[in-house]
Amino acid sequence: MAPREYGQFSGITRAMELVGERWALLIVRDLLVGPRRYGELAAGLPRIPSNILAARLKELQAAGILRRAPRSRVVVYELTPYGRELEPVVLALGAWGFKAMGDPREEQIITPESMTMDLRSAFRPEVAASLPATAYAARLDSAELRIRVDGPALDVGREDGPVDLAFATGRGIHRLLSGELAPDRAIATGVVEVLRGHSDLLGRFASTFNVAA
Amino acid sequence: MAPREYGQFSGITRAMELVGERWALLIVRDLLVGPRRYGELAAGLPRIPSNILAARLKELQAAGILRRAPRSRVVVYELTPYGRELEPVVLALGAWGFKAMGDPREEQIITPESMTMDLRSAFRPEVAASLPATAYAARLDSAELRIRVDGPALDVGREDGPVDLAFATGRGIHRLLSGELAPDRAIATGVVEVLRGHSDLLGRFASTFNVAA
DNA sequence: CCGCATCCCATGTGATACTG
DNA sequence: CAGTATCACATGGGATGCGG
Repeated sequence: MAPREYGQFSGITRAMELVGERWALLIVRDLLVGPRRYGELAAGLPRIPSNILAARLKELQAAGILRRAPRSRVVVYELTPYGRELEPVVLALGAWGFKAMGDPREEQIITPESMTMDLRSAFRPEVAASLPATAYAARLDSAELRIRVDGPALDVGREDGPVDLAFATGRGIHRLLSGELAPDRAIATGVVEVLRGHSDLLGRFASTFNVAA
Repeated sequence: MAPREYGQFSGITRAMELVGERWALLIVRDLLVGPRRYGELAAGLPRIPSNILAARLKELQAAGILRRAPRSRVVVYELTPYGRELEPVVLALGAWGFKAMGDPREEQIITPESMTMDLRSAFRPEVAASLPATAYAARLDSAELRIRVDGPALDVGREDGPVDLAFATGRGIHRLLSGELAPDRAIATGVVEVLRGHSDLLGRFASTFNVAA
């Protein structure tokens, strides 16, 4: 038996052999947001050793999960269709792990990619479908995100456009998403600062994105 | 920063810290079938070192994913409610990994637990809902499973009872579930041997359990 | 500077042996 | 049966080097 295999003939076992190594699913998560260059991946994964990143990229490529694609003089890594099929896995893991997130610690960072996928994990299409289309601009630490909700569809990116509500927050945002902190309390206590738009829209945001059990 | 952490404040990252270690999700998978004793877990996980199993059980217990429960003079391990919430994750991983399963190799084994969860991964409730309730008895290698489908509900276990179709198969069964091998061809080529009941029911089985894209 | 490759050491893993 | 102890080894982490 080859090394690092589990010796079992089963779907979960095979999945763990392909994406169970350390850092692998985090690379997939970031690539689910969009194609990325080597350096962008390294920047988004705090303190991943460069040799490990290089090794994982090769393994994931060999497994048919991602590919190197030339893009106007530089190489980017992008998921293959099979790799993109990991999205339900990553979203389910994100929703589950979200509930076990303690209070943020000083050394923990939030990247645009991690926040984007966390929002996708927390998105409730069935709730959003009954609400008016809304565009949010959210600043988390250093990450700036545009969030457009239109019926059951969600788009998180960095494009410009009109914004109904702009707000800034630190890493306390997870208490808003977990339902632990009510929107008006979040504003009152300064956890969320409304920059533009009516602050009532934060309530709409909190009901659209929620991971409560 | 504590060792083995990813230094990121995100749901997926937190999930990987809790269940990302080697063997952890396979232990969870087996416990999703039901509470198990230490030796049962060891038997179901081919060649897991006993020290690793002991270490993982402690870590998963500390994380609130499983607990040790005394059951009539012996100790069993069982998932907590939070641990059971990993079921969507495990099923999604199983469905994804199933598509990348090559042909079974000699040293790869199938356990009742792995087969049970693979069947759950492949189960299509919306298809089953429109079919008559059916009970199957399936022998895979050494594993013997009772599979009861009743509308959109699935129950895999070892209970007795009337059986509509009993069949035996080796590890080629995954080609049936992936749609690669038609039911009648599976019987004709000996991949599946019908022991009792009408062989047409294997077609119903194949449409009820399927992981094709 | 970006995209890795190399080196070294700490740690986790795996096989085996052992104990209550 | 249910783990613990030990030890060789593979892998991960961090720093550094280096070619394009």
